Amino acid sequence: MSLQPATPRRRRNLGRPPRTNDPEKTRQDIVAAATGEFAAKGLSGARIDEIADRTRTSKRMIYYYFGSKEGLYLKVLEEAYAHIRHTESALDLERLSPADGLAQIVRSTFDYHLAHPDFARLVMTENIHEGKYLAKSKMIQRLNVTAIDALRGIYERGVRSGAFREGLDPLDLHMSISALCFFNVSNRFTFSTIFKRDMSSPAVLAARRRITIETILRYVSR
Amino acid sequence: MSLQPATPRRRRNLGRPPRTNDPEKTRQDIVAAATGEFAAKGLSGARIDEIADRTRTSKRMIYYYFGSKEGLYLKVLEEAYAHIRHTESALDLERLSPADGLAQIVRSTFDYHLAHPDFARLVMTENIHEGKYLAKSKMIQRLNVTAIDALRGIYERGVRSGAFREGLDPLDLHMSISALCFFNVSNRFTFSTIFKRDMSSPAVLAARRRITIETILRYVSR
DNA sequence: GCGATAATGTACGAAACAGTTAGTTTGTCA
DNA sequence: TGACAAACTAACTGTTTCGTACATTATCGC
Repeated sequence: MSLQPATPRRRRNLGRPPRTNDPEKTRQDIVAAATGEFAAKGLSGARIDEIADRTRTSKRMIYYYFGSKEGLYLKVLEEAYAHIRHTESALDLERLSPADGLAQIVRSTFDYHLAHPDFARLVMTENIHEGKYLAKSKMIQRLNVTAIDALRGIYERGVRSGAFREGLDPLDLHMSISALCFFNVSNRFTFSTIFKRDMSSPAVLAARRRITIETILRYVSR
Repeated sequence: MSLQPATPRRRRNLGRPPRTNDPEKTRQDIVAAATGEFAAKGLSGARIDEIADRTRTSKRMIYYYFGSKEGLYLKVLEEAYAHIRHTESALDLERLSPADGLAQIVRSTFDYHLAHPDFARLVMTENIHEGKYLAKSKMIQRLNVTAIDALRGIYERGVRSGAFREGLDPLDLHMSISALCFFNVSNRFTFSTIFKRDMSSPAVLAARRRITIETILRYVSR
């Protein structure tokens, strides 16, 4: 996990001649390959040999760094959550009106899911497994706390300004936003098949984005 | 050369009650067991031997009736969809006002997902596989046509009566309803873990049901 | 009551797969 | 430079698991 050796010693070789041993890069390489494989096939469907083939390294290294298939899976899941949370916190909402700020939160959530379908797929897989791997993660406990702070802030500002009605729970709001954004990605294949609507078409997605924003804004409006 | 083995082993039906052939019941027994297994573990995670153990019959029968693991999986998926569509069409909406009728559609969709979590889990699994099995199903093509007729009917009635605004697409409405109802089941484990809100508690679910109905009604209202 | 065929039981083969053994190469620092 | 640890490789192993071969039993039309 750490970028430094376990025993903190002076390092002499500050000139950085090219090294072929590059553990951090190897780890990242493995996690990237594993993310694609687990997202595509789920935990049971993913193949360690397949992941190894996609990397520049070997299967042995996967066990060297991650211990087991499940260890690797948990790492992949943690990094996926870390990434979306990091993106969420990067929004600059202070300068926007409550309504515009909320719209911006919804829009960026919508677009994130669209741009990173692997995230939704991993979350689906984790829920198939009843969240038992995520429950083991220490890291997740730290991330969650601030996850809805931005949303709470904008909602409370909207209530004070009179734009939003009182008495709503920001967490419920977050759940509704997530639900609407998640579905477009998570269920796009079955939905496209059953209703003959191509869920990847830009026109359809633009309409869904608009409808999603409108749905949320109407819900909080007076 | 004798036509029979030297010792013609005649296996008697030792201690067993006489067999009664009941293929239809056997099929249903297998599908029921397979539904639980596939919903719990996905397509790759499910074990044919495990399914066989859960039935009153043997693995041999699974292959006899369904040909392969994937054949059985598709059958399970088809029956799950047939079941929810059947439930949807059983609503009697004519006697309700447009707003009450729409609320009733949302409520019953919400409650169906809650009562049949296996459905959402199977749909998640199928989407992990990019809908390739569902796409093969002949049966699904027939079911879909009427799937949103009730919703379209009530929406158009609401527009005529002035209760709902014009210009909305019933399929978009259906998508929003599905998204909000699906999420409570599909993502309940990860959501509960991250936000420390028990998504199976009756109080939480009652609130979600109310919020979901309200969200949809506010969206269609003038 | 007989022959055809549908249904079922048992045991096993072959392939796939997670994880390991046994060893080699590379980098650091005394 | 040499000792030691970290980084890495290739081939192997034991088990799991889908699917099948072969044998047997029930049902039904005639």
